[in-house]
Amino acid sequence: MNRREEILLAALEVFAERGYTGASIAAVAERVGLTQQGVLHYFPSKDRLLAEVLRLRDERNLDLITLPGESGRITLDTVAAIVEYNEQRRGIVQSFTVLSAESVLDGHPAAAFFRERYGGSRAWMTQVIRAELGDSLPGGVTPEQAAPLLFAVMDGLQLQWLLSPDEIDMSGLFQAFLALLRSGG
Amino acid sequence: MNRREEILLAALEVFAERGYTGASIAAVAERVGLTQQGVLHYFPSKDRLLAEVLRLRDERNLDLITLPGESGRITLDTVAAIVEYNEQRRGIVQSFTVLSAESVLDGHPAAAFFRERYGGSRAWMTQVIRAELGDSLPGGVTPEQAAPLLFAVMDGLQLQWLLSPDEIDMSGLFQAFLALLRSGG
DNA sequence: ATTATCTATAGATCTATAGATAATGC
DNA sequence: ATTATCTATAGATCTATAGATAATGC
Repeated sequence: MNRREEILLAALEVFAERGYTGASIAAVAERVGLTQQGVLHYFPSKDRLLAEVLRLRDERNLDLITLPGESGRITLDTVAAIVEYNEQRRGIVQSFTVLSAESVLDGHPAAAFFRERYGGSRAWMTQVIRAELGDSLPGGVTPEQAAPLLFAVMDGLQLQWLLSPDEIDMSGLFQAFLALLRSGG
Repeated sequence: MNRREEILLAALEVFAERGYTGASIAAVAERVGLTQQGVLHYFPSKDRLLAEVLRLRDERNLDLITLPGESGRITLDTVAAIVEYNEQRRGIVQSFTVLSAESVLDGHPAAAFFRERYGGSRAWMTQVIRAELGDSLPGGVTPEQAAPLLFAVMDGLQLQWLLSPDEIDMSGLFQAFLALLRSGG
């Protein structure tokens, strides 16, 4: 119905399949039955198209985090549920894996987005971990350390899972990591 | 001296800066003072150039793992030392982060390479962990689970570190993860 | 009037092949 | 003879701009 949104969904698909650098505006256009110039009417450049795709996707993910708990309270189990859900949406996972890695390249248009996203995520995850497990985790690890580790595990597992879905039980392995965090007294 | 090797080093640099998809043979050629066709004399296609870059790089990394211990025995501290060393070679880390993520794309020429590399790495890392920490880790985690988690942590930390080197103490965080693994009785 | 699309097109690239020429090794 | 490079070039793309035309909203 909404052309803009239709284009954003198609763009996410194409980015998932070819990455940002490898994707062409024409491929996105074809998927929604427009010409390349038709797409550029809604998004003035490829950079802007990417920026809006990421913004929309983040919004939707935020819904994911907020909805299931109802209470609005995020716990480690909420995060585990998201990892489990992610096993059902390979395309989304693939697009984020590829786009986030691409964003480390010099002058990439999504660099700021991912830098800020990780910074913010580490901050609230630190809170979640402290609220749930206290100030001191096994091995003398702090919540400030556990937060980036948790996202590292999520991202790293996604990569291995995308390459070998039959070998990698992403959700089970994430639970194993949580078990490590919780293993103290 | 060796033209082939000179080209491989330049190619790794260019891949680190632009990714595989974004890199051009001409950019590699320019860096070694050849024309694009000069490079294609040594490597018949871009795919093959990538394949050989990865092969060479893996060889060098293997030296890294074998040398420092002298005994040939790899331990978790050997791995921690590699993470620390990686903080000194951003370009290499960046190229692997980008290329491995790109490899999950449909029909990417490096897919088999990374799939096999991770499979093999998980196998020997499982052995290393079992030899050092026994069959049962904190939280009931097994060595078979800890191995993919360890590589996930390495890869995920690299991504966050590449985006925010000042915020992320990659080596310290990897040590924190090892502390979690070792925190049992 | 404004919005949605299209055709036409400029201006860059890119990969890869063909074939010439120069240098080196036997 | 073989190896190292180069020029020339085919054949695809790609992004983005300019400007036309059709449809919709006031």
